[in-house]
Amino acid sequence: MKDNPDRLSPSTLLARDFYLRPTLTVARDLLGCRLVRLEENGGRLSGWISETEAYIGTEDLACHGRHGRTERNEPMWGQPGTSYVYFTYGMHWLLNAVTEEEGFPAAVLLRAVVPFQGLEAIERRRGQQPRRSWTDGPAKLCQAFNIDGSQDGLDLCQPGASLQIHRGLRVPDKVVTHGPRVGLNNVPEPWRSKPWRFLVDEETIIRISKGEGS
DNA sequence: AGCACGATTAACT
DNA sequence: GTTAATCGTGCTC
Repeated sequence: MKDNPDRLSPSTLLARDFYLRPTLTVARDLLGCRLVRLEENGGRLSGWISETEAYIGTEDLACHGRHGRTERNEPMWGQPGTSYVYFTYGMHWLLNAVTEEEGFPAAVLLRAVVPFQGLEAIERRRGQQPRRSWTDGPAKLCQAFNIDGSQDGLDLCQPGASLQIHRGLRVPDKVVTHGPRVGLNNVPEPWRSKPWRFLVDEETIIRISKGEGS
């Protein structure tokens, strides 16, 4: 029996154990999962996750955990399955899912999704740009899904949460590419070149979603 | 208190 | 390919 996307079933909601694994594994496995945003007004947005990056611990000099526990990065030290939403460049919000054991600062940055539900609301926020560019960047998807600091530190595993991630499309290894993380201009090696970015083509996601009849 | 810079984006040459 | 926008954060003095 197929998962019904409109049910938002608790059985498809990713459980805490999903996030309580090595961050690279979680980053890979989040590809094809469905990011769901429930707005205050009752609207629902969702999209297939198509790009992620892993940030792992205090040794990783690209990770916000590198300075130890601070007010901003506090959610990274919390239980796996927590949201970490932070503000950067004076204007952009970025969304992460916290991974691994509580007390270990690690998370997966959600860099892109392929819109699935709530196209009208997404267009309202991103319609001034070409459709291709509505949700193909970490700050773009936050703008499209109306995600900001009010969504920081939430439990993504709680049924009914305003932010959730559900099991979704099956994404085989052969369509996954990986490479260095983006935007780490001032980060020293070896961290700068760690191939901790995971990516699936939008076209491939669309093809898979049609094949699965979702 | 001051400062350099950022897990980015959009516009421009 | 290059660059302005725009301000919170964490570091240095």
